Amino acid sequence: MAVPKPRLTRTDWITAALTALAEGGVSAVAVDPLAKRLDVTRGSFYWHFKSRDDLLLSALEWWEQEGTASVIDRVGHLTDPWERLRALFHIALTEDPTDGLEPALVAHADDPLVAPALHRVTARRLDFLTVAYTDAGLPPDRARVQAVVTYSAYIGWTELRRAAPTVATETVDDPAALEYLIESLVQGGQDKQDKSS
Amino acid sequence: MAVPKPRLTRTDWITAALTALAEGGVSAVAVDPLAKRLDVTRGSFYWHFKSRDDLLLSALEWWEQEGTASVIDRVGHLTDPWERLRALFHIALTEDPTDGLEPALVAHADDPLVAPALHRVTARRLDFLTVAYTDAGLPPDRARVQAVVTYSAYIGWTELRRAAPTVATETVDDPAALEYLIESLVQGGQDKQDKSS
DNA sequence: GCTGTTCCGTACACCACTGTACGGTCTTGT
DNA sequence: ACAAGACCGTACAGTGGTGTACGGAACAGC
Repeated sequence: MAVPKPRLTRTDWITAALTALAEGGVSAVAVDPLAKRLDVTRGSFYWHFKSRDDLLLSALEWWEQEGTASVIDRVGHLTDPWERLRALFHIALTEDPTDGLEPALVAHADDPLVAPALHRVTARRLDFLTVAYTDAGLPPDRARVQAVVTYSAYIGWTELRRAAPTVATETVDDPAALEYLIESLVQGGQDKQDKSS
Repeated sequence: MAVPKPRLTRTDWITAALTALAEGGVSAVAVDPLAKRLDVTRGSFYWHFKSRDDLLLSALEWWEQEGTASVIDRVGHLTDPWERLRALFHIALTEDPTDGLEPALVAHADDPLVAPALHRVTARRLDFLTVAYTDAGLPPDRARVQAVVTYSAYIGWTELRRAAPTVATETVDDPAALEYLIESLVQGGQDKQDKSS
């Protein structure tokens, strides 16, 4: 016993910040509480970070990278746009890295630190969707609106899963419902076009 | 000049709390700031309310009433389920009483004070939607999933409107996009049934 | 125009979190 | 083994919020 208690790195703090963010929102990213959870004091923190905002910004940066770019990269190779959309949503809906992060961020959209990152991510995702729907043959403006509608449904689903899992049980761990959702999302733009590529 | 400065009532505080809630979330419902905004001191507040939680609870109660029951009442008379759904969404999407309230609440879903109210509201709305889709002829289980999907899209849309209005401009003041959304929501369960009733 | 109630201001104790200063302790290279 | 740097604890000042006690102003009814 008497484990040596390893010393912390910058990344440890960021990880902790992300979980705190997912659980309790921006205000939960507080130095003192995090320090307690990591079993150190603020002395440690202020060596690794300039300030609390510094930490928050770093965490957001990580999310912006991981939560968007990496996912998009993984489905970009799919040539069939419908399949690309299906794959995208499946990943996005089943692999929420730190569950509840998204909703927590959307929550604090007015936070001066969160807003820029959130805007960039949203814009990027909407663009990606618009392109996919355009590739699928929708006229440009319709593709755009369809992208927004679809993305709304995605956001709402994750939001619902977090806000009321006991009420909307379908949102958590129900493969059939998930399939239904994904098909709804994709079919929205499909209409009466052929589905057998 | 020297306007008499009317004294405040319990409702004044609740209204202020609701706007603060919509703007800055649960943590923005703080006695001192609200007092400043209302141009009084905390002395006033603690006469009308037992505590800060008391205020928050009262505000939530108001929302639960106004944001659900009243809307549902207004469309309950419509016999055609499709029309009922259309009317419901139209009201819900255009008349958000204090805009941004919903998202702010969903945000703090883990808050011990917010959670119960949020659960009740969500359950009630999902039930209403499920009934509507059932009335429309969908098999019960499918009606339920459709309700969840539809409600997700609604939530996401409001969320998007609040989180990134400059990015997803369609979500704010774009009648055409709104129509497209509503039709998407309704048609989700409609499929190939007739629409002309 | 007096009185009792309603409403509000002031002052205080208390708590949680941020940030700084600085001293101390590990750890690594050599 | 011992310096140099990396990492952490302690102590303190500052800020912004909650809640309480109590005194005083404003208003109603009569």
